[in-house]
Amino acid sequence: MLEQLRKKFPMSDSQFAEFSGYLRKIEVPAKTILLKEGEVAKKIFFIEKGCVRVWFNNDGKDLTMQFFFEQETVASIESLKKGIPSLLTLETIEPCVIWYISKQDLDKMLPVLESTPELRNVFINNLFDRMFHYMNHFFSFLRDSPLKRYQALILEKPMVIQRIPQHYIASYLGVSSVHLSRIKSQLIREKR
Amino acid sequence: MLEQLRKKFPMSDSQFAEFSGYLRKIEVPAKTILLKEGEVAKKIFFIEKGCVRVWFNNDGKDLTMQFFFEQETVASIESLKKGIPSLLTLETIEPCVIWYISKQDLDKMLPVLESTPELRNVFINNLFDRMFHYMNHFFSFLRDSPLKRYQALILEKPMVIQRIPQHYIASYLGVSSVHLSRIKSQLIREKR
DNA sequence: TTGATTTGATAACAAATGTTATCGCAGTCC
DNA sequence: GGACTGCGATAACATTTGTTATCAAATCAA
Repeated sequence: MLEQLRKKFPMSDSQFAEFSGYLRKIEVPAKTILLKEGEVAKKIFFIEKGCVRVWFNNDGKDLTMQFFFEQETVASIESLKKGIPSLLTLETIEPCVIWYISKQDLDKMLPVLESTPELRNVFINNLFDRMFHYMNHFFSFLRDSPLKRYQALILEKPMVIQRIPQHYIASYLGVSSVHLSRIKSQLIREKR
Repeated sequence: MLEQLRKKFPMSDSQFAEFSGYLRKIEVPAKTILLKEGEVAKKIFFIEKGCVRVWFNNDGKDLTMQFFFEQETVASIESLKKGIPSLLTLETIEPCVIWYISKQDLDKMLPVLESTPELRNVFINNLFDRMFHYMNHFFSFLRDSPLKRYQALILEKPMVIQRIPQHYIASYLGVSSVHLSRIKSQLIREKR
């Protein structure tokens, strides 16, 4: 895991040593809440093993925003940045091995960010990518039927289909689990 | 307009003089296409007067992403940044007075961005805000009924209700124009 | 293994939303 | 003034999707 992070962040060895000194590793079972809706985010998580679901509650129904897998970084960015209560819950789906750094420690790295243009670019590019990701995900809601979104998911993120329980996938696609079942059986019928 | 931009960007007078030297002002009628889907974006626009609709085409139907009004900045960011064909069309809805700067000229300002931490922060914060904006807009699609989204629009962006033709509002809300009519008449009936 | 819980499929019905067609109104152009 | 056009309302009907209930299969814990 450390090597992965080392590759991701262009900084000197001593700077990375400081960074990795702040990292903590935890192993947690499935259904562990890493951050609860309403709490203020204080950590950024790096997933070594397992997967995490990001969701929020809407009158009892839960709506899934995103899934994260190995080597991905997950946090409630808005809560972390603004210090406001998180709209989102972060919850493990599988047993996970997760590294995290606290916001407090991360802030100690800010001078490094300020003084390293390359690192800054990595950071800014990540921001852009995340924004484009949300825009494109949003596009697909405007543009495509649930059936098309499901087919796209099969092609683009097969890991989601393989590892995530179906009712979470339904809530990620914005349909009821009953309707996702209909979509699947429709696909099966069409194949024949 | 220049004063507005001056306030927005923390840089020295001479730097701003360079920047404003790159700006061009145009006056265009309603329904002018500023950037067409499929073209590579080469400009960033600042709206002095009027409003602009950002939309994309999906089998003939057009889907509205966002509206921009006075003092706002509009561009196809993904196209501009990556140099790829734009997914979006930018089109005026009213007669407009618009300033723009070309990407080419803007790139000449990059050293200023690199060397001015304050300006960089403005830039990064804008990125964050835009991302949070898209996320929240997306949230509202998952969470709220079209009726609720329309009511929120009335409260939060009355300018849209007042100045934008209703079928564009419908496409922005993700419903057919017929259904938006239904929603409005439902609201009127409920008031009585 | 057994019992409990989770997950997924299906049916029947209800609600939401889209589609098509028609009408009327207001603005605009000649 | 008259014809045309764009916009919005409405009705009738079709389609999509949600809801509730039930059952079966899979998974998990004791």
